[in-house]
Amino acid sequence: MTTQPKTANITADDVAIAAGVSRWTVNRAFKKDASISPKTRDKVMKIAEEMGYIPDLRAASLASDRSNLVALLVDDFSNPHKLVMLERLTTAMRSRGWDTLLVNTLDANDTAPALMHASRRRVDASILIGLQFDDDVLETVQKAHNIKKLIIFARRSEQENTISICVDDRQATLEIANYVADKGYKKPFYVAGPRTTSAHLSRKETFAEYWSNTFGTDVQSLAVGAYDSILATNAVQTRFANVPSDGLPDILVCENDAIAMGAIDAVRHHLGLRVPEDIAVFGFDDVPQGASPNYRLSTYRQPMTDMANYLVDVLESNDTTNMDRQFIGTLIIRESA
Amino acid sequence: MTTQPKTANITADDVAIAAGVSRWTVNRAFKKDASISPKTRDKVMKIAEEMGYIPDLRAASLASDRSNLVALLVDDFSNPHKLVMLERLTTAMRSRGWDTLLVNTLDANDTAPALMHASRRRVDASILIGLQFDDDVLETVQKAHNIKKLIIFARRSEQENTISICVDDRQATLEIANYVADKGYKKPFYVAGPRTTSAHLSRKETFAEYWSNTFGTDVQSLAVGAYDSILATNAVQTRFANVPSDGLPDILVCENDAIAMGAIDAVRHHLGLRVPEDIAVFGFDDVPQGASPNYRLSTYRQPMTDMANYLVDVLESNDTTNMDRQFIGTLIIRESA
DNA sequence: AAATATGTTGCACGCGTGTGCAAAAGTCGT
DNA sequence: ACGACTTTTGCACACGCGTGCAACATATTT
Repeated sequence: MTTQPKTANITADDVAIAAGVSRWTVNRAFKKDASISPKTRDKVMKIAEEMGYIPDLRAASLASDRSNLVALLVDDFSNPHKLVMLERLTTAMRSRGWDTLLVNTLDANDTAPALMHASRRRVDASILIGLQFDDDVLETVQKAHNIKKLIIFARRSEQENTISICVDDRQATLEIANYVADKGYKKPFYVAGPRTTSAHLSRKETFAEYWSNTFGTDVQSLAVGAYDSILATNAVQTRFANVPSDGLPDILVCENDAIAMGAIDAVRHHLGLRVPEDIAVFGFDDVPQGASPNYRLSTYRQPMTDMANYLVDVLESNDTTNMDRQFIGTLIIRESA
Repeated sequence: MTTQPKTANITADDVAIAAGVSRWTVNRAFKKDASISPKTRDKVMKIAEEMGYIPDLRAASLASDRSNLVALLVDDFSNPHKLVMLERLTTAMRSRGWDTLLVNTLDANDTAPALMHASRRRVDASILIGLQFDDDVLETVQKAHNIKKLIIFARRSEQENTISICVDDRQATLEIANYVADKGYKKPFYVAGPRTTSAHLSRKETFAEYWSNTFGTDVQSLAVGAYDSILATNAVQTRFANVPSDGLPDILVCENDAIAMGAIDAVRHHLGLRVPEDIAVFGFDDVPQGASPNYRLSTYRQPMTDMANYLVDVLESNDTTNMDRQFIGTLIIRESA
């Protein structure tokens, strides 16, 4: 970059003078539903364009106490589903005038600092997307800082003063369990993700409950340390490496696709078995990679676009009491189960 | 969310009064290298903490003309490598005090509007990460708006007034070509991504040039419409579906891993051949998924962390002429080639 | 103890815009 | 052409903090 032509930043005042109107009229021209005549707006916009004027949102935000900025805290970049979420959220938000401050939560203890940091930019809301935020942390954070809106996305939270937008986990899990039972699987095994101290019933527990109620048998399970395929592969491999074939499950029901794909890899490449003939696998999320002919993963799709749009509704509403909402997704059946 | 306790926003003035110092001293306490005695700083910080004071970066930015905000424009969320980049970039930036404004470039024509939109927040720099930004667009954008720093990340650009931070494509491709030749492959085929109007030699051209110079034979190729595995699978399948086996290549050299993984799927599941015995596959980027036992993808790793750190160096430097830089990565050899 | 160096604190002014209201200009019917 | 509307425009004040310098306080030297 060479030096700019020393153009002392152009303000609305400059444009106003050039256009022969007041500064306020200039800013009105840029404001969507402002009361201004089309004629003057055109004139102002044209001159503004020529002069290269761009309204300063810092000043606007300072004066209006609304930033139109939303912090998006992400704590786990290894799950490809995050990319889908990011895409859907940013699309929905930007198309409706909301900007995204992407905050990488470095580790589990960084949630509070990260949230506080975002507050320095006076974000209108903070969105938590990811699962390491357990309810304890939220409580602490919520008390300490005056967060305007705290939205938990794609995860259930019972926390007070928090808006949770997610899929109905219970319903989803029951649909999956139903499918698994209908297809005649007898020995399901649940592969869960990292334990969170969330208050509500986890997918694993819902599944186990259903199975126990229906067949009177317990469902065994294991927990992977993170939503990461490689870790899942290792976990599944070590868990079943020395298990005789009649002790193996006939289906691995996984908490999400990242784990499910890792599980498939383990079944095929470490246990030397076939999917789904020997062991079937079921996922959750419907990540694009799951559609690959390698995986053909049966899974459950969350209505991400609807959820993202609803999130913007929440951003735009003033009274956000009771705006928690659970969405219903759809079973995606491919060949893995 | 219930209504907050109507706490009219706490400012430095409030803290100053409570602490018996001037407002400026309060802000100094929050400023890293400010000239302030440890004693007063502690006192101020303690009171600020109690009162829940959080400095307002909008006002700070307005007054200082430095926002410490960087726009990150992303135009393609289907390539899992983006997730890696996002993670590395945000980690490097946040750890050194830079915030990220994530802007989803809705389509190819949205680059200019997106950049302009970011300017409204007076970002200190804009980073382009993704390949749909061709040089024509950049030129237009550059002229129209007073962008402070325009950084092209992970892609070469010859554009004036632009800082390009990327891997040395030529060197990388030559390393790959060398490896392919050394291993005795005779009939390589190049699977490229979408064509960009970039001025410099593409990876495909470099590879073809090497092959032609070394063996005197041309390298055939095909271009996939996007860096997307599914599209790549389809493209490879249709290209080779009716080709007799002696007309098939012995290795597919791919422009990146997303395409390479799609190519592997096509070879195995549509052409019914083995990787690498019948057709080998080579990638680029080293995405985590490539390490899966399903793919065991041989590829080229870009030094993302170094590149991200260097990017922050650029953010922090005043004179950014001649800061273009090309990094050297490393060949990652697994079983796919 | 005075003189000098060093560290610490206070302040006038400016950064660029929104809010709510009042004044001015335009519209319409008769 | 007049009154009663409606639309459009202008404005005082506020938003919260940084800059650069001057004043003040404390530590160091002679």
